[in-house]
Amino acid sequence: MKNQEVSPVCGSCLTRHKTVFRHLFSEDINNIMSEKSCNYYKRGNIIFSEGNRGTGIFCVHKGIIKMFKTGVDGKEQIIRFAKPGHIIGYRSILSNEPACTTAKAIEDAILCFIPAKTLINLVHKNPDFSMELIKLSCKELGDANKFILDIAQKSVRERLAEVLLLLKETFGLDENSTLQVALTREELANIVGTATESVIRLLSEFKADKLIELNGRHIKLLNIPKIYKISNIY
Amino acid sequence: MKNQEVSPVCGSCLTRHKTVFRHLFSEDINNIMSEKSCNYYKRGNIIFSEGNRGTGIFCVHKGIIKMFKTGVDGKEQIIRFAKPGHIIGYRSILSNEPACTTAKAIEDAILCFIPAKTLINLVHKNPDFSMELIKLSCKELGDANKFILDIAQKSVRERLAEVLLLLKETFGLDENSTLQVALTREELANIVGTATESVIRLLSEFKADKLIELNGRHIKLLNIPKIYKISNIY
DNA sequence: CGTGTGATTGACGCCTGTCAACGTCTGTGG
DNA sequence: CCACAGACGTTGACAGGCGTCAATCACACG
Repeated sequence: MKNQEVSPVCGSCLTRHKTVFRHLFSEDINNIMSEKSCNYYKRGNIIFSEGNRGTGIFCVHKGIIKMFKTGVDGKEQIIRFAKPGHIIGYRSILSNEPACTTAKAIEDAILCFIPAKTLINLVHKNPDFSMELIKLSCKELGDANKFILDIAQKSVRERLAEVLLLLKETFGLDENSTLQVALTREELANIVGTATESVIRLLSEFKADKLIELNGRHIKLLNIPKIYKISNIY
Repeated sequence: MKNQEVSPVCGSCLTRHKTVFRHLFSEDINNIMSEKSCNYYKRGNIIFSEGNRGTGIFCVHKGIIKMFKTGVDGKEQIIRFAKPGHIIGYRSILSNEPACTTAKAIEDAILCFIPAKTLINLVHKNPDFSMELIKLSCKELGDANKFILDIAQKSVRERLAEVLLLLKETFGLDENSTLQVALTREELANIVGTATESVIRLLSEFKADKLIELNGRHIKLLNIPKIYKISNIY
């Protein structure tokens, strides 16, 4: 399902300044360029699967990737999203464990693949790059810890409001206050950690309360302060 | 509440081979030795608090530390435990964010304090040490992701069984099959992510089903395979 | 136009949190 | 040595949030 693509040129990649590669000198960049490859993934394609050992990491050039774990009954739990400039698959490579999540494109996507060896070499050679990786994983760890608290203690209603705000922060709003990402009700439920029907019912309530407006998978945020209040973010 | 202690000598520290410092050469070890300090904490003492900016990291020499976040209503959610050989507080130092958890001794403890500067210098100087830190944070990130899945999808009953097994893995059993850690019912609830009363009721059920034996805060595991089955660990 | 996926709504009931009362134990101070 | 306070553990009653099941609708696609 992957089609080989013309590789974006790292040196002139517009998303690079947002990545862990932002502080690399041209020598290291050229090195990555010569060893990476690039692939196109259609919406729904899987980039890698939970339980497998990866052979490298992926840098998102275009599109949106959802990262999820699968529960005993087959239900997905979305852990996070990756968008252009983000790298995925690094956790399993660096900790030398099988992947703990599955990565799937929810929009047509282009990803650059960087072999594990290239990455490891870079860690040993460039302390600033190591520091970037450390910061990245520590940042994600902080987010995960916060997520644990929320799921453990907040109601589904609070969490749904919080997820709407999270999506706003991550993907932004268009000129019409509409979230720039289109998720199915089931995917929303799989972020919040609840049943699809619960999400549908709560979205209807939010709509009745004039907090949001629904147009298929497009959600318009009408009253952000009120949504904040419901989400109970301190 | 802290009393200055005679610092354990890192070079001959019996727990060092279990820490991120295990591959350091004597030069770096001596450097740490000369810049660290050491403190004694009584049961219940707080080592650092959520929201504060730390000035260094702590290496647990003796005792057990619980790391928790506090919810909007004041209820704690325990994220993990630290025991001898573990380091704590590194996430906030390395990601340059305020601490996302509070660390509290649940047993009398001795901790060595290593200033942030010492740690950062080491990262820049020693790629193997960087790699250890990366592995550590990636490992914790994997654990956190798994925890998210569990809390989001499993029942309280399943999670409690899983927590009993987790405590067994982390702290071990004595010759009498009893968990080598004594937690209050409330603390158990704060790991599982439920109400204290729920934990008490479920423990009583487990006891009635001859899975465990209760003796105050000491829990004896009678039928580990059955507990595994209940926990639904794949 | 049939088929399949996703969205919606209603009914139902159980898991689980909350509240309250009471028992137990330990350490403290008179 | 005893009384008492305070923390912790236990049990019961109760209700409501939320998951599950089932039926129906909407819509896109081959």
